[in-house]
Amino acid sequence: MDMDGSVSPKLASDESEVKPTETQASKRRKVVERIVVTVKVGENGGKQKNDGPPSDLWSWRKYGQKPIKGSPYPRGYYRCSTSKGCSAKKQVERCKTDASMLIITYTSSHNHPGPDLDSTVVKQSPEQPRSNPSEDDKPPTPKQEEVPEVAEQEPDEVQNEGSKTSSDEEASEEHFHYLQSPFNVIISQEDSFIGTLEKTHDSLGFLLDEQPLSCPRITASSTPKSDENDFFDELEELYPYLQLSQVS
DNA sequence: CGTCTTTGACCGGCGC
DNA sequence: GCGCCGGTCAAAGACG
Repeated sequence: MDMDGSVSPKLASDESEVKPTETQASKRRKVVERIVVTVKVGENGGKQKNDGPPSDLWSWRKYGQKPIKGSPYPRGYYRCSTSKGCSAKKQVERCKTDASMLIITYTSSHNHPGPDLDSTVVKQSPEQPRSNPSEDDKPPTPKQEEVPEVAEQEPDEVQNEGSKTSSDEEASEEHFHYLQSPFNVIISQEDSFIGTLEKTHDSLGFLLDEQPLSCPRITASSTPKSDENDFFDELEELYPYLQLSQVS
């Protein structure tokens, strides 16, 4: 009956029902949060078959690939294969101007704890979705243990050539967060239609050595009329993931 | 044998 | 109303 859990034809409304203030105007159309992570993989020489594992700790199953208009590279659609009921999705696309730049767009969230992280304390229920019908489906918090940083920091200071002046950081609509990683990782939270403001991709070129100094940056961008408090919640979740982003 | 990748087709939404 | 674009599903094949 329902044990199969086959919710394919029924489109089970995601669990993103954290925003009751939704006006019945646009149901759950594009309300889904979209996290765009730009990862700059340090290509070694150019030709390299090692450009694929820049993902998180979860397993992703590719379920489609389509060429995007305006980009010479196709976009891959991945789904979380760690859990069958996980609606987390990921889109991997290559920059049209920088083949070494990967644009990963995360959608939805995972409904299950991390993968297997360690192999000792991982005794949590592999599947224990929301237990709080009142609050957002807050996962059990994937403990972000120390990542075996090999200190392989790539000496490629090849900053973005399109850094622009980036002097107009007033754009409170777009949030760019710099993530410490072997390469440059930029997280930008894009919402659906935010006012009539058109999306202006401003890449902020920051040279992060180490040290989460991005703290002040976050507090400053969330003060405005922002209303997506959950957005941070989600970001926090991404933090641990990005840390795992390693492309050798 | 099970899992994942790959390719094509189908569907929905939006723009014109 | 039609065309375009993006996104997803499904089946077959390849790989482990």
